[in-house]
Amino acid sequence: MPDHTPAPPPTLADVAERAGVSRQTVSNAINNPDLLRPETLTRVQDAIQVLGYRPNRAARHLRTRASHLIGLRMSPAQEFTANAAMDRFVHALVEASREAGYHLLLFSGGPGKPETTAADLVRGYDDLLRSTAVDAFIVTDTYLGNPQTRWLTDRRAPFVAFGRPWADADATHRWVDVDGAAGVALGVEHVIERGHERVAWIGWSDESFIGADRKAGWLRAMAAHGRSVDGLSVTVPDTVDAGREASAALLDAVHPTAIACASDTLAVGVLHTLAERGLQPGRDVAVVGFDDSQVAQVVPHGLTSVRQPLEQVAVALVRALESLLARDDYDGQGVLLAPTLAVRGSTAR
Amino acid sequence: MPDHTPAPPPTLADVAERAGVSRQTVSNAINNPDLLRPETLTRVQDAIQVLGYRPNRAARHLRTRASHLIGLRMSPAQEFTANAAMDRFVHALVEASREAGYHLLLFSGGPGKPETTAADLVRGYDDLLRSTAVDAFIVTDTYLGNPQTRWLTDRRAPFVAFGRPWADADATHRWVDVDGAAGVALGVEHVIERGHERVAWIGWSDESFIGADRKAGWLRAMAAHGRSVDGLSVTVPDTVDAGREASAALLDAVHPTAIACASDTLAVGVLHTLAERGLQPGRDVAVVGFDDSQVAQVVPHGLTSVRQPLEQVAVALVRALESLLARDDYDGQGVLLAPTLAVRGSTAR
DNA sequence: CTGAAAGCGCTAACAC
DNA sequence: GTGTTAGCGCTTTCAG
Repeated sequence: MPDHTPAPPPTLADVAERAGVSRQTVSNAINNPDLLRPETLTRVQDAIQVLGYRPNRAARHLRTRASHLIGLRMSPAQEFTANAAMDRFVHALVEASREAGYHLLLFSGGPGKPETTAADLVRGYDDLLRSTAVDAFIVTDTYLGNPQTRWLTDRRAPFVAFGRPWADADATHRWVDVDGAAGVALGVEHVIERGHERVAWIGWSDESFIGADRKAGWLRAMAAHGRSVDGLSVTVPDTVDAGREASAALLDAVHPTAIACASDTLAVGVLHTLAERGLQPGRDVAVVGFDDSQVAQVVPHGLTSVRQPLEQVAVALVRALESLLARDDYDGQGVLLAPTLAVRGSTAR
Repeated sequence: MPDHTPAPPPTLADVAERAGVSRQTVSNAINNPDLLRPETLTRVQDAIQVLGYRPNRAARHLRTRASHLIGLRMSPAQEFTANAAMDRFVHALVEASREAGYHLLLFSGGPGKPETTAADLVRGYDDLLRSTAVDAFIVTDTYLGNPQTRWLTDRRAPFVAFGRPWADADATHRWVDVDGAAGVALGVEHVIERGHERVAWIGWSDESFIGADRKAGWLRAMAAHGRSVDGLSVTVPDTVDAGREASAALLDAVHPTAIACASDTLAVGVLHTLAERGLQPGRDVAVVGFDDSQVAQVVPHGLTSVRQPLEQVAVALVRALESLLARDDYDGQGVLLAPTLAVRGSTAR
């Protein structure tokens, strides 16, 4: 078995000794280089270089009360939904955080597997906060009407949300979100431009704010082109089967030439229906999904889908967090980003 | 703007004062409860409860030289490949770590976007190590023949690898892996049981150890049933198109009744070919994928696929890490876990 | 079983 | 500009 006793990393004192200065001067060389005479600075920097010195994070954290860690809660994986986006998001966040000098600390919910009580939901946050493990949080599941943002606000915990405070008109926290309505409108405009007359909508319940938002994009684009929406809209749960059945019913009842969906999951259901009926996506019926998931990319001919700019979202979140922690004045509470449309075969003619 | 100046969390001293004991006694109540007289213990615990006290991690870390953080490198997202599994893996790891009292610290590669030099590759590890930010690492991309594990070993950094040390016979580090050969054999046995005679294989280059391993499972299962493998095997890059083309060629040349693949990506390509030819997966040609990705689940009738036991992998990794950090004697260097087969429509008759 | 003293590595405040 | 002093909150000796 290998010996896992690495040589203890060099400390400030080691660098100081080597450079022939005091510990404080080394500290200044790192945190306030301007204070040093250039020649001293280079001497210290050389010593740092040679020794491969990096400040001990625990010590720095203890002294400055800043861990340079951002907490992110991983909600239990939901295998069928758009957690593909979560993966892209986490990647983007790691990258954006790194550039700002932060690392991501992942944690999960309460001890019990399924999230039940509100107390369970916030336990992870509470622990990290009380033990001063993180400087701030990035909160992602604001749509559940869950108590996290409220609780964090009351707690005066620094955090930024990915997602608008839909339900809470007097929420004061900062947020970044993607304009789902604009994204769907983009997709609907796209198929209308390609000559489609009757564009149907398969979405989620209006009780879901995100669902209502996305549907609003469809309504807006249809209205902008003077299209009627009578009987063209249907509301279902977010499953492949629901998309399959809903699209079958729509095709029988109102003969749409294009169908926009609130998710790729639903859109895949539509594709199933088309395949069953020998209809070709794009040529016969256009299909637009939402989230640009892996499925959209590998489906035959590809599925046109709204793509969230998660890289931009991550950057905006980290920027908001930085200004929050620096107590900068910050113009505006929320940032709304525009998605793009990944055009593929399902809307080709 | 909300005031983000939370009340400073209570310290050991606050608890001590409230409980009428010394700071040290409170520390003992937490770390060595047996040392306290029962009545003192409850008094201290009550005070902890009332104040909502949690030990300051930075202070504890500084003193004990244990951060209770595990470093995990997020390699740049590869949108088309099996990074769906990565998401599941991270979730499982967060959960397993939490149960062991650890959190996950995410970091990324060097400053440059695409990983280039070996120095870039290990920079993230080096920084974290020198700044004593993490207690250990979990290394995932061991298959690239990349220098990480070697470098970490030389550095005497505690780490556990997800993935066998394929290329390195005298590697001494601990690892956990999934028996890809056994997984593929499971799939091949399954279709053979269902009466398929000619089971073809679409895999990756043998230079990829993982590819060779998975192919070995096919060879083994075929041999076990006295099947010839002549002309039934083909090697391609891991893309949908490659799978589509390879399967078309195989169907023309050797008329397999079943095709097993090294990945879901390749299997989806096979499904495309079947669709183009009006063949029904399962009934006409059986298809088996690998990784049980989201695609396998939403494809029409579903794709039978080998599923890695990532939850078990995560638990085993954390367990290995614990024993490593505790310097326990540990039986065996590696753990090989058996995958399962998620049976769906693509192998139904 | 409990308390007192020391120090982990760093930086903020002040002297020189 | 540079060095000295103190202390962040905790745990590890060592006395009592």
